[in-house]
Amino acid sequence: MVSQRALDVLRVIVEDYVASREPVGSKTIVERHSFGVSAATIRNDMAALEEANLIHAPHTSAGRVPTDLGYRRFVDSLTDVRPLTGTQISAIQRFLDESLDLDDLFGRTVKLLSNLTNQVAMVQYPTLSRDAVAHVELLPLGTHRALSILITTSGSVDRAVVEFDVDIDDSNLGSLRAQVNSALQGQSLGDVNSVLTQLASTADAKTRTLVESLRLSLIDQIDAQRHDRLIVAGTPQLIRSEGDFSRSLAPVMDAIEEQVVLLTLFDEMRQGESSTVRIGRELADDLSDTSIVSASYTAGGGDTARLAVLGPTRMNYPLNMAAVEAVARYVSQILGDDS
Amino acid sequence: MVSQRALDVLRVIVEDYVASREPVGSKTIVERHSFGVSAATIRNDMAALEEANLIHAPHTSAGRVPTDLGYRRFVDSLTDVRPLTGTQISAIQRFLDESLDLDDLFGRTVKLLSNLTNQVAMVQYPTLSRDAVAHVELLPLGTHRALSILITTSGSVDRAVVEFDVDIDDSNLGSLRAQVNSALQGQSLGDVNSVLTQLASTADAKTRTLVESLRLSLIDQIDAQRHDRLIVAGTPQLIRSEGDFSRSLAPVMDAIEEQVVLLTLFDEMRQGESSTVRIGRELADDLSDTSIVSASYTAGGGDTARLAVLGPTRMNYPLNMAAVEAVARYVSQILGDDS
DNA sequence: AATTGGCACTGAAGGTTCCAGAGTGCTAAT
DNA sequence: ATTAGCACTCTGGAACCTTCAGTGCCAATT
Repeated sequence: MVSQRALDVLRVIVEDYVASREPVGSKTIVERHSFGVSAATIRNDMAALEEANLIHAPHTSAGRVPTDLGYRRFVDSLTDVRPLTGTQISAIQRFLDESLDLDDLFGRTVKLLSNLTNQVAMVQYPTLSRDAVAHVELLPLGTHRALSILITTSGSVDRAVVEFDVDIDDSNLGSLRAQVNSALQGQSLGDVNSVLTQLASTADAKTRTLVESLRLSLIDQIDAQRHDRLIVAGTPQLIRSEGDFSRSLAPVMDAIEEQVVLLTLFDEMRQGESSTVRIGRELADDLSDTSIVSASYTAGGGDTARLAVLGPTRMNYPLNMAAVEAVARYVSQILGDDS
Repeated sequence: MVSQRALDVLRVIVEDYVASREPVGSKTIVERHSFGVSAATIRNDMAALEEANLIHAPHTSAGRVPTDLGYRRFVDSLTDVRPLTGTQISAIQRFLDESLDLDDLFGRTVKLLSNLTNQVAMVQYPTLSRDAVAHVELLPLGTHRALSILITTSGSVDRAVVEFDVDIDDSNLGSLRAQVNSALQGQSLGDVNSVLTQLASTADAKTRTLVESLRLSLIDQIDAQRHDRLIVAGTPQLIRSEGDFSRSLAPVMDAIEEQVVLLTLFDEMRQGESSTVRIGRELADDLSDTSIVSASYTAGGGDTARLAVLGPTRMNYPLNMAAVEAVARYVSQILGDDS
């Protein structure tokens, strides 16, 4: 049975261990915190915690260290995420307000988060379904392919290659571009599909097949769109906290470079609005010493994506949660303003 | 005085040390290579090499390790860079030929280089002065600013924010967009300046100031353009060769993340056509254990930029030089083909 | 003059032993 | 349920030794 006091003990173990990097023992606990009981009592509680697999002793005679489960319990017990200080918040605001387009905003966001938390920071590109088409550019690529570049009103730019069933020349492409643009300009991304279907039905045969190919390519592009990209900053921080990883950092860096695993994880977390924490093996087997704290932000029309920090399980969860939430809030705010 | 044989000794010291990670001693040298002389003689040569600051003993009774200068001498003495094997080359070609636009090509290039060499790989974006304007998109950003997006025929996309002196509305922007596009489409980037100056001179007063603002922004954009970006892959490799760095990897990762230092170095190297090597402190004081092997590639009309691999000074220079050169050659070829 | 065998010397790496200290678990007393 | 007391365990560091790879130097040889 894990008493309430035992849980308090767990809390100070996590806090002290995160602060000192040292396993914490019963004696240090009674010295540094006023539990009003003796070390022996604390030891009994620790035995219970160990029984419940919340803490763990590296060896017989060292203090205790939280397990993944211990961190989990600690994080779940944080009811109120203490917000950042006023100066920090206004700094965030000032810094992010200066940003110009999406890429710039996200670039600033990751840097900011990384500096705030001293961890690796990541932002996932949002899908912007409320976003509308500003321009579609088509560039020839051999005789039956073209590069399509989709520019949206939010300033995002996306490329794809379109394969045509038939041969094309510059004038085909020019007229296709003109027709498609006049049909699509100002249309929301969600409507691209129907508008192009409509256009295809009224066009002559040759144009129809071209429009069809382009349509398929564009909706793929819009679908898969940005959700599959991650902006990352602060990888050097990983090196600085290398001591907190029992094994090599290589798998962690692989995950960051590959992005796929992380994006999948983000998708799994897709619901919560306040911060979500994934600890150690909850992430993946080869990310055993790694934790991710993430929050979702909204990019205008109900579309959400996530931003996160990644670091050792032995991280300052309250701080990171506060930072991630604050930044997510302001990013949402900025993206909501200029719609 | 450093005899010819002493230089041969230097060569095998570098080779063996790179292969084994172990300081190499006189005895191992006579065992593994047929110099036809005794260990004592080798020792005399090594004394000369040490005198000349080409090798260095970590401690009294260990073998020798090349100094930065030793590596330099070794690299300079490589006359013929042994090319890659035929299968490697055709693999490179096949892999790169599949790429679709610039970004894709560079993405593939860094991955390829990183796999080939097991080092961090980087590609510097080229300036594409021969490249031409495909489209200029303008998106409103408040009452006196706009986001301009420049698409070129090579498929590259660049953004900038234009500040206008006067207030604008959507119709201003629309007509500006129309005029600018009809004037610029198909013009080479180098001609943008004169074409817009020309356009400004024939337009009415209000349009003139708008065109002027846009012109200044665009030429800035074209100037500064891509040279200031670096595509990077393979950072995890750095961790894997961590043992080769005497100090922390943090400064190295900082340099990679910041990019500025590296880009400056690239600019300094801007001349050579075959591979250029920078070793240890030749790079920067806090990159003492790091080397960069780079080569320039041409992106069509005489514009050049660089690609490179970065790793510990204790790296396989011949291999890396061959890889960098081969890849640079094929990238140049691809960029030359579809002009 | 260059090369060589011989040899004493050096310093690192690794193993052993010892000690101190931190922390535990258990037990008996409160 | 809590506690003081105590024996026990394990780590980390210091001190020490031995081994060994590799050196520098010297005198002898070619």
